[in-house]
Amino acid sequence: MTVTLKEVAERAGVSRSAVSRTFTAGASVSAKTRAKVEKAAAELGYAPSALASGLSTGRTKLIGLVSNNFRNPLFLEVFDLFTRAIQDRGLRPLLVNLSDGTGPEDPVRMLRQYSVDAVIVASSTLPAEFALSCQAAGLPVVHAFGRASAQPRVPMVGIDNVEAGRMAARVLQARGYENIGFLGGPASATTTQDRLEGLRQALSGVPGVTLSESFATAYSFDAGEAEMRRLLAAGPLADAYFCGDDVIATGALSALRAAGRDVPGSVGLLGFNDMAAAAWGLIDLTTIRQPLPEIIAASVDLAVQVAERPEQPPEQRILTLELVERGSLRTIG
Amino acid sequence: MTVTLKEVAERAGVSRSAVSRTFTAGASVSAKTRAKVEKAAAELGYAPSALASGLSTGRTKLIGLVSNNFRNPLFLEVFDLFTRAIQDRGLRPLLVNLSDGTGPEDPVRMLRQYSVDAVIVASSTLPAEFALSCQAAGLPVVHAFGRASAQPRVPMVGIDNVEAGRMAARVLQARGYENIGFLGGPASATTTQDRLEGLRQALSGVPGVTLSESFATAYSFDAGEAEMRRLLAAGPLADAYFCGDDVIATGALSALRAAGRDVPGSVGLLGFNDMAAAAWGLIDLTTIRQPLPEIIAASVDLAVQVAERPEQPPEQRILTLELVERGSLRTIG
DNA sequence: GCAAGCCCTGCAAGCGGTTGCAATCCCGCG
DNA sequence: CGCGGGATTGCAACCGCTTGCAGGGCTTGC
Repeated sequence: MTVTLKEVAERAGVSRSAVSRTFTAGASVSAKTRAKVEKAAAELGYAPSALASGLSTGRTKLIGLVSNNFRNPLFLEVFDLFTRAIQDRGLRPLLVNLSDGTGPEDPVRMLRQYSVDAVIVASSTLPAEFALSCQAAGLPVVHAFGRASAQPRVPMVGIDNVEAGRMAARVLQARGYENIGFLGGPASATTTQDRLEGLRQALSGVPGVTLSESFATAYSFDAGEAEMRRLLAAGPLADAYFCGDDVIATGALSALRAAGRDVPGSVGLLGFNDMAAAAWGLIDLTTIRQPLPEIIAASVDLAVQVAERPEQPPEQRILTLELVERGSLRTIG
Repeated sequence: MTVTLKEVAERAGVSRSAVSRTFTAGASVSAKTRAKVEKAAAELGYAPSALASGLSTGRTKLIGLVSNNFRNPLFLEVFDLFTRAIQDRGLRPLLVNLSDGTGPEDPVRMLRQYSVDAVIVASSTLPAEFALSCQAAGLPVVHAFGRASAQPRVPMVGIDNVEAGRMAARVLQARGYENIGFLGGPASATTTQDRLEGLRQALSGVPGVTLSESFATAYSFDAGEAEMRRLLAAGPLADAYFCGDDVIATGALSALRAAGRDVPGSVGLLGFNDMAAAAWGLIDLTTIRQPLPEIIAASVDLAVQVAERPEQPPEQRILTLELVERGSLRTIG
């Protein structure tokens, strides 16, 4: 069923090297030989084995794409963009689902076994530790949606979450909100910590402005809804909440509507990420957008770069955020 | 950086075959040799190269996972389940994003190049043609979410969409709806055709019941919203709509609410799929559930089966649907 | 104590490509 | 027409692992 180099060589009346060379870019083959080979290859339906070539060249064109965010709607967009970006460069994504939260050993071993050219860790909730394990195992790695750092140990592409917090503060202040609430994701997540930090920086000492803090137990609709329900039961709400994530914001919105509170009439909601559903009329969330296409393009760029020159010091690319105006914040102070 | 069989063999003081054998299940190795090899392997951090072993055995443990549904929220769940199911059997998913709708040649060639053990086509909108191309290229294939057929040419796991239409009819009739609307996906999709067919079968000739038909241009929120807007503008609505998909239903819901029409007070909505967001309080969609975990488990099962015995006649597994009661249909006729 | 048989083990030939090296080819030039 | 040199080409070794085959060691039965 499978046709090999040898058969093509025989049919074309040349050596196996000649065939190999016509299929490797930049190798020296005469036009005549190339033509003969291409003809024979086409007739036989030959396609070089990626396994064999990977074995001898050491490059497989396989990119390990690792994530544990298989619940957050944003990540469908992320996977779409990643798989396309990877494919568009002639590479293929080997997907690793880390949801069950076992240690890094198994996945890393398997990525080594398949000799992936690089691995991209796409997750904001996975600890830096995983990427470091890859690195320790000699796998070129880039962390997409990772934590910004002054001294990055792993190549990283993402946003500055502290700045995100500051930005949220500016947005809410500009709308004249004074009692501002933070409805973050899990307090253990660095994204949560950083965004809160930014919010505090920008708000502390501002006269007349208060900041209250609460945390959903996960980046999920249910967790957002539950936390907002708790806040509703606990007492007076803030005027507006900066939510850890659009999906948390959506849960909060659901709880608010169920309690008969109007958004943005009674309380404002500011999301984060700009997932596709945030634009749905039912939800219509004003939110801070992460530049997904840019983050992903940069991650793949960096991954091939790092695959080619692993010894380079880890580069970090921080992309900028953008406010997406919709209907969950009042427009004027 | 990479440690090979040879090095382990030398360190353990045995032949390369011995090492290979201790790593292949069911090979004949004495306990003593095995112990020596395992010790040496552990000390060296050895992991057998999947490439090399794939090259000699002809099996790579790679499963091509092909889809073009990177927009429908349901598919995030699908990918989650597939990747886990595949991983849990010691296989790895090589993801192929077919969104840009080019022909099957390129993807099929690349799947052959990587010698995937089998390919799973996960899509209800991809024509049967793609799976057939795989088959023609000698790749064991199973179509998940495909079209049921009396004479399947490709192994298939999914549901009976005609039965789905009948089921929708039963549900809506039981609620006493008389003017029933079909708000399908694109008329060109076989899923749309089949469900409509079932609806017609069950409703035709029933006294006092009418059926109106309309089609969204895609399985998407925007298309559902646009189509419902059109219906609102066009004249009197049906009493209840069976929607092509939850995301279409959500779009329709959005249009209805925007027009001040209450659901289910003024019009009923019946979705399809039971995507995660259908349970969100804001949406709260009564819907017909596809048994995702079962479909996916069966697909992976079938894929390994087909990889082992490619010559078997194509098997088809049709799973059963289930109504999920929520709040978008009135409860009593 | 001896032969039959079973269990292990190592050898060596692959699996399908790649690539350094040396031989060969072909061109232009004098 | 002969020569120098760059462009092609083929050879053969290798990438890392698997496996049929044959030989050696040991157990078992008589």
